[in-house]
Amino acid sequence: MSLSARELLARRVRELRREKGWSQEDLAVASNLHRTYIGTVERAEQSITVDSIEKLATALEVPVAKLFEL
Amino acid sequence: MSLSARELLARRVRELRREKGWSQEDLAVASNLHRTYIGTVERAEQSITVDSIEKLATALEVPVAKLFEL
DNA sequence: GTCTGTCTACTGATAGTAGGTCGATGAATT
DNA sequence: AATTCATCGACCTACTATCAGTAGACAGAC
Repeated sequence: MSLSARELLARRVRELRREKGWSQEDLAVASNLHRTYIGTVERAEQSITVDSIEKLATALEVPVAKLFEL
Repeated sequence: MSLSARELLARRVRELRREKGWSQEDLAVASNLHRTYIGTVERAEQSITVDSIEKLATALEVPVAKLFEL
């Protein structure tokens, strides 16, 4: 079975966040998104928009494409 | 100057659609999105969600990451 | 006892659908 | 070469579904 784009993104965000040793709240502050919202994204519960995806990529210091690579 | 993720996506979708020789309506049918919506995405007027991005990638037969590579 | 992640509940903003008009373009067809 | 004719994409209005974002609470880990 293959992962949906939403699930792939969720996994990559959690991975990259942990690589930085950040809590969800740390990432929330760095990306200018809300604390609880980061949680829902990492659980693939919401279909995040491209603008928010970009905020995460910027905070995590990776190109957007990297958030969709396994 | 660098393109926003939204603008980058807009450009790539238009490029890939034209490579297939498709009209906006052709892509709309193939991706199960609305005709007028494809237009707004290609003009970078809206912040499309990851679920819809996946629909476009599937229709265009490319991995999602390819929609964010120049 | 602070930090972290998850949950519920809520509101305002916007993603996405639907159907229409318009101008530009290009290809016949006469 | 001017006039149908069709296609395409931009743009418009109106509507519904869902996402963005806030807030407060709770359990477990450390």
